[in-house]
Amino acid sequence: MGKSFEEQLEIIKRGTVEIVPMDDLEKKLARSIKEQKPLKIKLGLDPSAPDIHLGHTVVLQKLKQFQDLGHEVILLIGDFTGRIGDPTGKSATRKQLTEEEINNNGETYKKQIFKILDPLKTRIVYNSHWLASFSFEDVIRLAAKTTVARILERDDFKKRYESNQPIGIHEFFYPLMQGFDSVELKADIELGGTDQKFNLLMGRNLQKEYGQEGQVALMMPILEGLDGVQKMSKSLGNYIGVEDVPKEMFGKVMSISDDMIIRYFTLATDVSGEEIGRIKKEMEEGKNPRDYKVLLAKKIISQYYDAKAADEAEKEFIDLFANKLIPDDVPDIIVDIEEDSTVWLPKLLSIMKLVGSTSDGKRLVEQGGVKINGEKVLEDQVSVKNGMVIQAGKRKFGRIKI
RNA sequence: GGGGAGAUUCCCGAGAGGCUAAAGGGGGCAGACUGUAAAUCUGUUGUCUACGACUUCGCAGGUUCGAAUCCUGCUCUCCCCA
Repeated sequence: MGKSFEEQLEIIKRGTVEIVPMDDLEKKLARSIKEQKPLKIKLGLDPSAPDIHLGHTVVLQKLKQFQDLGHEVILLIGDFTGRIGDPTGKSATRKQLTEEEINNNGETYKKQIFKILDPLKTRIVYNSHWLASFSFEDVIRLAAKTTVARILERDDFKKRYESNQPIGIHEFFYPLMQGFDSVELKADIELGGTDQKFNLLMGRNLQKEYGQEGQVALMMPILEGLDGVQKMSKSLGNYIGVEDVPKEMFGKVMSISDDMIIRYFTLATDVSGEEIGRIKKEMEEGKNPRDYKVLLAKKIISQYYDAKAADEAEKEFIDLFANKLIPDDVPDIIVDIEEDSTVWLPKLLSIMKLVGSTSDGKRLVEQGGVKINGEKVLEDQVSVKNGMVIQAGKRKFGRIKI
């Protein structure tokens, strides 16, 4: 632990939205240095969606910094809380995950998370280890530590309550369980997105209720998804996964709006502040934002793959969109049709699963969204040839294999 | 326990016996434009063996030539009172 108090504090604060309360952080940090005792940094993860995307990495990168400073990082997999589901308003109780699913998801998590974190310095725990054995009495005792009014302060509960949406009692337990995890782990700091504020502070309160020192809540910004508005999430389909193939990452980055470029650089890459400042200035001076988006895409790909993969992805993208070429890795789709026989194109598209239904295919053909071997098709009867490349819309391709 | 309101297509939300595959908005998809996007404009948005047929308005029955619309029962949600 070589860094001084000031240096550490500077690194910890960088990029955060809010740290509550700041003086507790300073106190804990000073003590940690004095006693040569690392701080316990907790991050909770939801086990039901084991695909880490760029949104998660914002927090993970912060964890990495803590690791580099010599603190103890604890990843908490909320396999027990996952049975409830964080009350975002949509889902009610989730299906209980089997042990096998939990293990699988855990493995997937590790694989993805260790693209960022150091596996040797990361402790992984599952909250079912202590929550599963709670007796009803334990539950009551835990529940007695807070009040309904207090829980209803939480934004999404409040909204649901005010707009007459149902709220299950069990959902109230989500923050309580998450908070109890902090008690169990004796966490010094818990990280999370700004949307986790309530939960993080609940942990702090509960720790105090249980006679411990309260944890510090450290909030990172929430990265917006590809739409630039809603938070990046798998369920909204607006995410870039760390396991996405380079080509896909490239395409996705290129589809973000120009306004998001700087934000993505800031939150999703390790590009320095000065560099980002320079990019911002150049764009304001009229340089084409597209080129910076390319840079961003390559940067991100390099982080999760390497520079070579980034170059290849770029080339392919340019061929596909700028030169409008057919990509060379068009998937073969086996169809059970005679060579040279004439088929109704919408049906063919549907068989090839390039569209959702024949009706859908019919529309697409009518709108001029279908190309065969690069030529726009206007009539809906086609003669099938082996090796024919069919393009439906901008991105969907398939090569016919008889 | 009592009283009231409600459930419509991916989402929100109109419709109150035939003109309703169901207004409008959002979202999605496609086309044009472009700097790749965004914005904008246009089209489209249940399914199919496709100028016709079939399925869809919480679930199950019923009335009617005809029901998302009327009746009965059920399920779920919200509000008010206790």
